[in-house]
Amino acid sequence: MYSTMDIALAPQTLAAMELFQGLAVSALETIAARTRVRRLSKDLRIFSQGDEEVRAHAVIEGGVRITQSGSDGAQVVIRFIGPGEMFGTVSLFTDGRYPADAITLAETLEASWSEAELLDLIHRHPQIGVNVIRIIGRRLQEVQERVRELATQRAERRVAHALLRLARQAGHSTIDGTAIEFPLRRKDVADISGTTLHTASRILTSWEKAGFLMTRDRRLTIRQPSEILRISEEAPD
Amino acid sequence: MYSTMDIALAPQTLAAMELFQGLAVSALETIAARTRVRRLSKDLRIFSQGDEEVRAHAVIEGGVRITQSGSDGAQVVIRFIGPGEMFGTVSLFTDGRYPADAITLAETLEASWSEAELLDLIHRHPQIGVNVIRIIGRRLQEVQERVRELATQRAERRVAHALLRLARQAGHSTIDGTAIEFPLRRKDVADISGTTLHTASRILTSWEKAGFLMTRDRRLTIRQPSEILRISEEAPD
DNA sequence: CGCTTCTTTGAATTTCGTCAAAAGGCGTGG
DNA sequence: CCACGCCTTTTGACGAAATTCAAAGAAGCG
Repeated sequence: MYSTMDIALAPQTLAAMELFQGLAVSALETIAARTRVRRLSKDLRIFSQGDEEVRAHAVIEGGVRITQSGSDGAQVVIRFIGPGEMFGTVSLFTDGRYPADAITLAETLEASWSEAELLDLIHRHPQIGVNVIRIIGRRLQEVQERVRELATQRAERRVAHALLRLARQAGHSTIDGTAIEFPLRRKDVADISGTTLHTASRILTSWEKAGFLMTRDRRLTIRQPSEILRISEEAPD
Repeated sequence: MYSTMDIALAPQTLAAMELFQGLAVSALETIAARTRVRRLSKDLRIFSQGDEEVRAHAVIEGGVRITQSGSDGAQVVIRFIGPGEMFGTVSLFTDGRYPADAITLAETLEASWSEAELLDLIHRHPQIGVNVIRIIGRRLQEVQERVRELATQRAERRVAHALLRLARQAGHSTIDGTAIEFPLRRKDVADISGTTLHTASRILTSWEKAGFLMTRDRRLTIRQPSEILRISEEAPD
């Protein structure tokens, strides 16, 4: 399942996180000592929707899928979390229960802090609070854009937007184009684009045939970003 | 258009806002003195998507419609803002430009603070920062729920959910049932439910005929919440 | 009272989800 | 090492919900 305790956490690892931007090295060292770090295997559930023992989390290496399910069982991917990003933190401030599920996409190195620890840190380093506002403010804007897309755009455009967002968030350049860090099944793409597995499969396959992207071992590489971009901006007719 | 300056702002008006929860009366008095209050006519544009002179706003009386438009012109209603709620605040912390348009739904009394003022207030009263996190954290969760609904539910259920959310947010009890504070056109309901004017009209009209709700002078009153709730939870088939 | 804006309603079109089934991949265990 | 089973992906056919197109009423405003 996971190993913990013995994993050393360098202050510069924390410095790379937006959550701790603008803090002095001495502060980072203190925080590092108070951080729980775990190495998690693939497909491990970190928390479940409704859980009441909330902690603030961040990914150091690997990736996490955040999904939300309704009472009817239908689910969507809220977000994929890549290296350096925090997750599960909002619930500390709202109702103290996670609003979604978190599952590792691959082997992942995860940092976390208890509610009391994070609140104490914010108290002692108010900059962290401002960072939290900036991070969740940006996410709020992103989700609002998704709402607009879901309400007004067709499936193909939404998939294109989803891919571009993922590339921006967790893409790195390779010889073949921009590769997305973590492995994604067709179903993942469907759930983040707000469509079905079948529609997502049809669209991605057609793009592969056109040479716009390639999938190898669940990892997507965008070979012709300009084409994906064109589709994402295409007029409705 | 609007009148300003001469409008007195009572500290208890601020105390009723979640943004200023937990502050001492002396602090509220100081804040009141630094608040710009304006009385705005109906259909007035408070700010536009992309504007760079950002302020933090709140509604005292009346209502505001927050809409977002894409480059293709399609628009959605992000949210309706009722009495006591803040709006336009997130952009202070992110990129310093409003991500949406704000238009008054009716004659409205609006409070606002400049960027420098709000940041200074947060600095002096860190509780305000925590309140901001809680408010936008809750909104983030709400928008994420809307994403799930848009991705998985049919139009009728989405309209039902939208109405229930509005009733919870800005409803008050009357002899006929729960009335929503501000006037809503069919198009508003459509744009918040993620459907078209036509579909929204058909659905609302059918509910009126069934006696579940009534519209008078653009204001919706839910007469049988249990029926709307039933529809919002109805199985897909 | 005329004009603009909003609402209702009908009919045609279309996208997309649903149903169905086969093929491909990967790991496990015999 | 091969075979079996499970998960994922692909692909086709069909149907239905909703958008689009079109147009007439209704209501509010100057």
